[in-house]
Amino acid sequence: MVRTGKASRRGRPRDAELPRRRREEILERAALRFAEHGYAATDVQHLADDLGIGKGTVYRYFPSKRALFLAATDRGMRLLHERVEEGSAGARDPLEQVRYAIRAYLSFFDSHPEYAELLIQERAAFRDRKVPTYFAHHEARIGKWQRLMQGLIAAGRVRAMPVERILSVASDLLYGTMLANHFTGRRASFEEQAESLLDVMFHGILVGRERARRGRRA
Amino acid sequence: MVRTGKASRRGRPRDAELPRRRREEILERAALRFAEHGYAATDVQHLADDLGIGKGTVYRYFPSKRALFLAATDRGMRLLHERVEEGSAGARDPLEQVRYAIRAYLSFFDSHPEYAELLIQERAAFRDRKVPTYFAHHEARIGKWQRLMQGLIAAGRVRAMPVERILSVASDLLYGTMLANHFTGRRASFEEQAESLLDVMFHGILVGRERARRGRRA
Amino acid sequence: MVRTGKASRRGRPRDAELPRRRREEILERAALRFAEHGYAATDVQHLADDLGIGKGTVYRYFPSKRALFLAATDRGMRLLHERVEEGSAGARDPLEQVRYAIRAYLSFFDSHPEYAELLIQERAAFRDRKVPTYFAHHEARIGKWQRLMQGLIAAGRVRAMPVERILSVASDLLYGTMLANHFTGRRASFEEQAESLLDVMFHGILVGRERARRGRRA
Amino acid sequence: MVRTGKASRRGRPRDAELPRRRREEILERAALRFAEHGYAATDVQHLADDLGIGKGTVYRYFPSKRALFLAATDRGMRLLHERVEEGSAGARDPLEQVRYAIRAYLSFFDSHPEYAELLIQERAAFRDRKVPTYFAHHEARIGKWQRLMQGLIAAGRVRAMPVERILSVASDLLYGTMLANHFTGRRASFEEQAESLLDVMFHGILVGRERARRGRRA
DNA sequence: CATGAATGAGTATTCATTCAT
DNA sequence: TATGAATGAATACTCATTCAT
Repeated sequence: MVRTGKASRRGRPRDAELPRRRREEILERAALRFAEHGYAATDVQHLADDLGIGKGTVYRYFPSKRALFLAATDRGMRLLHERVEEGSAGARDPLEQVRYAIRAYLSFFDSHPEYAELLIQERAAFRDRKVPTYFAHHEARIGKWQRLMQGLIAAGRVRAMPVERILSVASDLLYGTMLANHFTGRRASFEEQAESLLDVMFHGILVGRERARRGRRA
Repeated sequence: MVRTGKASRRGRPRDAELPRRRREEILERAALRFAEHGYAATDVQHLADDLGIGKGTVYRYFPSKRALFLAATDRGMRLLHERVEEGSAGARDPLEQVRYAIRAYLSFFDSHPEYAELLIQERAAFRDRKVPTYFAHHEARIGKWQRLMQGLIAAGRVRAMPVERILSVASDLLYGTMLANHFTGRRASFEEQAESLLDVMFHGILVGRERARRGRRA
Repeated sequence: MVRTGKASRRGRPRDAELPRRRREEILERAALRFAEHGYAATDVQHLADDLGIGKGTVYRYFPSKRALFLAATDRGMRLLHERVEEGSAGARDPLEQVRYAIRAYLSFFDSHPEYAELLIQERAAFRDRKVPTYFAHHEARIGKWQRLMQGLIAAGRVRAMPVERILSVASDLLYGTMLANHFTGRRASFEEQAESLLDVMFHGILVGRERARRGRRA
Repeated sequence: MVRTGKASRRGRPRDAELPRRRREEILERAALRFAEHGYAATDVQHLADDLGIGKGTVYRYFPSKRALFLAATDRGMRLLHERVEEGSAGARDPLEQVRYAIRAYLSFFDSHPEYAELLIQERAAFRDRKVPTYFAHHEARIGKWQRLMQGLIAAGRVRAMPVERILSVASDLLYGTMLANHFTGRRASFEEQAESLLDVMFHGILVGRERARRGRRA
């Protein structure tokens, strides 16, 4: 109590990190609860109980349940892209970068299925949002992969075709795989799944002769 | 008085067709409203007003809001599969059947985006359902396509690879495309999309030389 | 259809009794259902199903659920008083008439507990009724017993005391016994109960010496 | 800052007395409203308006309308028994204790007719309850009076007869009197009623000669 | 800063009654 | 006369948010 005035750096150091950590704790727990019970059925009171803090405290960190949910979802998407970046960073060859990115994507949702759930809950609860969090992040990241594909086409390694086609097919395939995994409880390892995807994406399913025949037609 | 014909016994006779027609009307309108407002925000009263019938009448046909929703979703999936059957029935060549089925699938959701929405709403509102309606129908229909693919492989037109791989990739790609279309408001025509999908699925994105190189590696 | 006009006594004899019988059937079944489920929880539809008739038919016999309930209750009270009359009619001696009346009363509710229940339901559901059915009937019948008691006092067999006192105590005792039996599921035979009541009512519980002592005081 | 006294830790401190008082207030008002309108017709919203609090606040204190009703009824029975205890405690002589207990019982319902109504409402609304509140309390209190009667018989002041007989007759008489008072709007003062009951209970209605005659028979 | 008591808007469902046939 | 399809009024309870302490 003494010297409260001048005590600047001395005395009990305000833990400037505490708020940040608590915020993260809340978001992490919220993601799990929202995913487990759904948005509407998740009670802020119960979340607070879970965290061992007061309900009012949750509201000190987030202005509303909605904001809390969206922050949790957004955090999930940031984590996803960090993992994907890390994954693809390991490879030098562009095609290998693609491969590792896909593995990282599937791996992330494999270990964090709650974020798949949040994407669905978001859509169902907030019909008004113009751009769902997932696609907002997607848009922000897609440019890098467009350039990468462009390079591969220029290098004559990937067929000359619109990069948008490649990327939209790949994106939709990943998105569909992730959701279907979540909804059906599929058990295949993410490594196998990644190889399946890549096999079809890279080589197609037709044999050479059939490709040639159709090529003439198309 | 004798021989009244379809002589109803006592009391108000029933028009055996009316219930069927009214049921369909309710389901169709319900699908649109549930898709527009979301499950929770859809008031049965408003739906009834929309239809120009009493709320109690809705409950005569469906025991609960939940049952009504699920029936509407199920009807949507039945319509989807009818369209897909019709679409693929037009072609003789198996690969063309695949092509037409995919076009029909995308076309259906293009003209009935409400059913894409219902699939999401279902998941969000009924976390307890073991198998989502979409995948229940999917399971029931997949066998036909497995046999078709098997045939194509046997005929040497499709590469020798697990049919499960082909079908799961194709299914997830369609599912992801459909949802992404719905969520992002994509404008591409379903015909173009079908061709994009098929192009990648059938031929892969790599050039022959790259395929060969990777083939050696893999 | 021919001769409908003049066909008076000839032709198919209209069963003038049918409506009366059906009315009784409805009342009897209604009493049981109202007693079993309570007034509010008794569904007219279920009652009709029970009887194998249409719901509208019930409404042809009784203008409302309320009227049906009250008619069923009223019928019960009429049956009660018939039994009591029959019971007491067997004895010549007035005190024995009292005894048999009490036995008949308890016997009736023993075999028809549903009417005890209806009395409660009536009160709970129809707060507005000025005089409950039970007490309306009671009022109409009490005169006879007043005269009987008057005679017994005049004959010097019953103590000189206000007959109202005797009758209100006796009435309340019977009423309380009947309800308590119903609510607590008491198992004593109605014969024993009648004897217990009469023993106390007739002789009091005090020994002669104590009566004398208190008599001086009172 | 030090020694804040009852130093509440963090957050809004609670007035430990307030909840208790508010609970009582709610129960008292609820008893009156439930009695006035009946259980079903009593709207929790109106009760809250009456009390000048929010509906949600009522639900903070009682988990359901049913629980609120039962708590109000239970409180009434506790009040009843307190009055009876107080009443009988004033007398030394056991017979006088009986007399004062009966006066207190009738007096209580005379000033609190709402509790007579609650007993009826309880039965009508909660058919499922195994033991109605009234009889549950009754059971818990009856032992004392059994011992008292036993003593009076042993002392030769009350006739040798089963104490159960005495107590069940007395109980049913009180119960019937209380309910009949309530249902018929009887106006007699509770003092007079008590004397009437006791006169009959203690002395019986027969004259000595008749008692003797019947005694020989019975 | 943290807390949790207080609030009140919002909604699915039942069932008595009507009346066309 | 008998029926049952259609109707719509009526009501408990939850939970996000606020704000006094």
